[in-house]
Amino acid sequence: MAADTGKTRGRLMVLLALQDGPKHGYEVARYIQEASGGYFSMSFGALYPVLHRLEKDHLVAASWQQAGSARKKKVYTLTRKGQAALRAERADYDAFSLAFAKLLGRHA
Amino acid sequence: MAADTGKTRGRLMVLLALQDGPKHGYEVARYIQEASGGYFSMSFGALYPVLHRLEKDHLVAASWQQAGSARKKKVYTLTRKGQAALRAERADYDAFSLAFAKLLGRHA
DNA sequence: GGTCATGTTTCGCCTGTCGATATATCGAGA
DNA sequence: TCTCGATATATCGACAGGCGAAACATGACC
Repeated sequence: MAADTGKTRGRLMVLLALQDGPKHGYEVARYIQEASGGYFSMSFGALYPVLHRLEKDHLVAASWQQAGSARKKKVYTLTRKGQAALRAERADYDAFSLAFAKLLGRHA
Repeated sequence: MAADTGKTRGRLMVLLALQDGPKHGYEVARYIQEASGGYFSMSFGALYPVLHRLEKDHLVAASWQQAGSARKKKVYTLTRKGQAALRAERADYDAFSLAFAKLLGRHA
């Protein structure tokens, strides 16, 4: 129904980052920052809870990695369910964006 | 700076509604709904607090009206300061929108 | 040894939306 | 007349989610 007035998009951003391939948390943060031309920077206090919720809902799968002498990282992979959720959230954002453009367009 | 991940836009919506001419609360709600093609519907529990904050910050000026036999209405008018805030918020949204498009664009 | 970048996690605070509720008046129709 | 629905403003508690900060740990480099 989209009754909201423009909710937060942290979830979608993380899904987008993961669509580009499996990543661990820190990497997701870097990706979002770089891919947005430095505009967005998701704080860890926002990022990790999102990742955990995503994992709980099985939209991403997590696995600990410790290649060689590196620090252990928790790598997240988008599941099939996650891919579907991503498509849905994209569509949702597109609808939001379009509706907002209408509002803005009145005095373009 | 824009460190956020996509905040809520209720404030901007109200300013946009008022840019179209002075309106009272209920009318602002109707405007937002109609001008967005029915997509957005700001609840009164969200709308009135926004209006009150706007008034407190002198971005809008309020005056009670009671023409003839009509119910009394609190009519809000965009101040000069409010117009400036609107321009700023628009620019802010444009930057957000552009940055988000970059994120989305990776797999357009 | 010190410090920087990497890396995960959790906590309390704050902002803002939601749904419900209260109150009130007007016009239309049964 | 009486009731209902639309108009109209206001406030409340609950809830979601982002923020900054802190804690913790390790590898790399000087």
